[in-house]
Amino acid sequence: MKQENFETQQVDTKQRILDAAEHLFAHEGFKGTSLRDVTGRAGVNLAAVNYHFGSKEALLRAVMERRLIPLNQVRIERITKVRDSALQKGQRPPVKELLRAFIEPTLQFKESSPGAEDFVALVGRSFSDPDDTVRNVFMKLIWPLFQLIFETFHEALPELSEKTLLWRLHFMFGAFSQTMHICCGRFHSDTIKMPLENDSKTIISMFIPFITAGMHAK
Amino acid sequence: MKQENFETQQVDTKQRILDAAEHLFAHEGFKGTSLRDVTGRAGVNLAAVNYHFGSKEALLRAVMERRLIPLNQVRIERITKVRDSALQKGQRPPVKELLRAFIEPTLQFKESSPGAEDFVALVGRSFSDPDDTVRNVFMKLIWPLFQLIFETFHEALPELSEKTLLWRLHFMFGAFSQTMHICCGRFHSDTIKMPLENDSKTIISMFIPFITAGMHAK
DNA sequence: GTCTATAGATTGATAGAC
DNA sequence: GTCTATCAATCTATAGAC
Repeated sequence: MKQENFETQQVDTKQRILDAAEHLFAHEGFKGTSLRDVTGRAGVNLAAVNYHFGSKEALLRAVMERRLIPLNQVRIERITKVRDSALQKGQRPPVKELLRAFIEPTLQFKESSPGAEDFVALVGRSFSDPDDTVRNVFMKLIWPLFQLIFETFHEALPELSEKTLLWRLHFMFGAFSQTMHICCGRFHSDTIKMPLENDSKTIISMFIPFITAGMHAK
Repeated sequence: MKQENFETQQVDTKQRILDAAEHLFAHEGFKGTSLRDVTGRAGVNLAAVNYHFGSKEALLRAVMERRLIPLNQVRIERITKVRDSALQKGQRPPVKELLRAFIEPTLQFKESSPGAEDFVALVGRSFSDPDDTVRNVFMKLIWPLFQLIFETFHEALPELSEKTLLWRLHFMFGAFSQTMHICCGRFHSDTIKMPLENDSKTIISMFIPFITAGMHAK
């Protein structure tokens, strides 16, 4: 039993800071967001960030962990289920099902709450963020999922060399990252607007055939 | 006729600033790089940036234009050549050749000079940079190439709807961006190192079959 | 063209009252 | 836990001597 919530102010403030930081880190970048921006948007005092989290870097870590840990858990469960169910029948895991197990939870999650969409955009860029803090926090959280994906796709496509498989998974992640930006409206500039439907159904129906064909190439 | 170079100091300073900024923007990001970092690395005075370029944003523009304008010209020429040569024979442009015409100049360029590698990493991230300045400068320079690619792939794959083609090109650009990071050593974190060969020959032999299959999917 | 010096604003973080 | 006030460092940009 944790403490009763007769002091809801605390947890509220923490949540409000996390929500504001998530939105701003996604839209303005980690370096491009000041703690004043965060507390201003959250409607809390400037000092609250360092009181509740300790530092800007720790705040980023908290933003990442809050959503990425449960999301990764779902993705790992679904991929494992596809793998086990295939192995039980003495078959290879089907690439198409593995891809679905990877992207569907992300897309469902994206539509589950307004803030989640910001988070998805943030994660999509963390792959290649120039800031070491961002990349390190993200990589540490995503690494077990990466390993599982590599192993399972190796079972699905044993005829591919490790080198080839690694490159193809990189292409997949690159396409996926790009998609996460587009589907969160982060692929525009002042002069150029890209007209793209971005509902989950469309994305799945576009992504899976393209990547499946690429994975089976040659 | 421009002025004679009895005053080489000026052009030297400008080049040194451009080289330093290119490296730092690529490795630390635009927001993560201060003008002090740039002038420190270039070995010139802090005030020189604003004297020669006017502002940090104008410096970014100069860094982008210096290499991206000639690179895009080569890519446009090569894609146009593939397109014209096919149309002359009454055939569709082959997807494989279009992809080669798109990525080969980039990879050759990457190996042409040490600084070019930094530039390629910078461009690979500009797609999704959170900073409006970076995205706007980049998008304005890349837009004519995008349009040509869309038109030419539409001729190559007329059976695809515009919507499907646009999504597939996005997947291609995403995979390409990711590749540009990897091949410039920008896909690591403190704890995690990815062992990937990244010479041009390997990249071409990996990228083209994967994307070609994806483009022709279904 | 290059330099020093500095303006003027913003940053992350903290001390101490309540 | 929340607040005001502020420190110390940093930033872009510029003025003016040489």
